[in-house]
Amino acid sequence: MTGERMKSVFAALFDHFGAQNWWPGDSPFEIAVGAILTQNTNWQNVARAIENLKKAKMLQVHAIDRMPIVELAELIRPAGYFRLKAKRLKNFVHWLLERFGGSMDAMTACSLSTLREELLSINGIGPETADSILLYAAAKPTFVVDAYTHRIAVRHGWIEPDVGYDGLKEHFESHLPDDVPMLNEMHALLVQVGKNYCRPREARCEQCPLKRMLPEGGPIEPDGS
DNA sequence: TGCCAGGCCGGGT
DNA sequence: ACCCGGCATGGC
Repeated sequence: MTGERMKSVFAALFDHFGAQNWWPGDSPFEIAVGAILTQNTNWQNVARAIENLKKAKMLQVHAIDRMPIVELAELIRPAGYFRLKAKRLKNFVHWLLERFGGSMDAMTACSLSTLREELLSINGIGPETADSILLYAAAKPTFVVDAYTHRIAVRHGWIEPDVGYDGLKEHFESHLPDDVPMLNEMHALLVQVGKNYCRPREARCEQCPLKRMLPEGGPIEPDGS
């Protein structure tokens, strides 16, 4: 993989799917909440949970901090893992209040490396959630890796199947410009490929915009089969 | 009807 | 340093 090749991948995806304009959210705080709620969960279910929070006027830092955890869990029930995620939302909000007085703007003024380290120290926020918050809520130049990214990269022979989160992140960042709109679009476009063409145990390569990038002999399965 | 969805944690090897 | 079970809802 080279920077030029990565550029042609981006061009093929952008040409096929168009601009994605992620993230669907009315505010940085809503985006951060969505990033936590969407852990291993369909976005449609997350949208319901966020809608419930809005209708209850609870999509605010102080509201989530003060609300009894059982009530919060009930509102976000459609997003799944609701007891777990209620706790995780409170953990994040508690950190945001302690560290930045509850202000996403104040958070955004802090450096990428410091924020990433601190976010990762919060229970319930792992690398993907941290990077999603950094890129989509705080507009920091970091690449977001997810299950789709891994599957697509392995099937096309860009990386070894056993590469970890940081290895995959480094692979993309080293071949992409250090540019927020680019990193934003690239991740969103890869999700589209994953949803439509690069599915678990079903590679629909015939219609995929990346079909000309496949290795000789077709896609490589992530599990080695 | 089982599989999947924009993961992460904690306990066990 | 990995490996695995648990967490939970809704759509196709």
